[in-house]
Amino acid sequence: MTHSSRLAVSVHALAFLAFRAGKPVTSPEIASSVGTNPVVIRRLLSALKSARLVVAQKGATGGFTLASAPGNITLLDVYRAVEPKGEQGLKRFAPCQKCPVGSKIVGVLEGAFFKAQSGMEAELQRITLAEVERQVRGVCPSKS
Amino acid sequence: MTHSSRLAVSVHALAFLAFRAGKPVTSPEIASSVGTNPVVIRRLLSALKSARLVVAQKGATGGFTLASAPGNITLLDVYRAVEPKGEQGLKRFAPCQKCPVGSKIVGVLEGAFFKAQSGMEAELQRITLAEVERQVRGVCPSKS
DNA sequence: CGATATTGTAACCATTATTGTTACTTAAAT
DNA sequence: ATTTAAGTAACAATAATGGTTACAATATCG
Repeated sequence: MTHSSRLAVSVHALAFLAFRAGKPVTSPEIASSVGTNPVVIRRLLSALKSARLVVAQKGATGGFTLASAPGNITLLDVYRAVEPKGEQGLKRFAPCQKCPVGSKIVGVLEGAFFKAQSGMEAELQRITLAEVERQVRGVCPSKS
Repeated sequence: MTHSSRLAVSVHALAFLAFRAGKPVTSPEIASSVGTNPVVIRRLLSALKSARLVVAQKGATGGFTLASAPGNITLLDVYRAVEPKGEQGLKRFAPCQKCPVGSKIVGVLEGAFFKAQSGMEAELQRITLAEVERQVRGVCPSKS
């Protein structure tokens, strides 16, 4: 995982929208619940909007709403929308190319990190916003 | 994953030790292969020593050696030795406790992030230093 | 014993990532 | 027109990361 709180704040914001069940919610309202600045919320939700996870409505009576039912949004969707791409753990890693280890290790690590990332993403994909909402509401998942 | 290169540099260093097959290797030698400063290597290998992954020998003719056979060291061992613990994605996340969403979301996210982390760690555990060494040497894994 | 080589660490700096803030533009409702 | 709210650029504050210098502790070897 990253050590930024972008995923946490984004999921919180989306859960808040789900909680409001379709009514537009403004960035100051979300920011108040998250405990941050409205601009921080607008920045993140701007990315979520690009990923078609939310709809934004400008002007009076405007605000943000979910673009899909909570059951159709996974934490992986959110993760991919707000986290920077690319091999994060290899950014400042440029070993000596003359060394037999250094010349090969980058490719090996790329493979290993891809597997690790995939393992994490598989778990994120299994969690929907509907499940988050259920847990926030304190309701046990249906046993049927 | 994190965006630090601690895991990458550590695995590189350990692969270098494996490559040298038991002979003590000094921090300047490793640093030269990695392309960094010897102190950076000593800092990381100090953590690996605490995790019993390497042995350090001070003084002339000293250096670092692996504490176990490469087949007994997994990338998860390395990850846990050098990456900071704790819920990295929730450090600067302190939502409003008066809000029904804010008061519950932290626990929900802790659960979700734990699953994501576990998925990643399961993959790291499947990769041994022996496998890394094999790939660095350019040898296909035994088909037997 | 003394010289040398090496790890162990503290202290500090530079760079970058992250978050917070101000200010302004654009757009929509009334 | 006025008001409300998203969109975004610009900048500041804080924190993480990595590089560097310096020096103490320790081991080898003549």
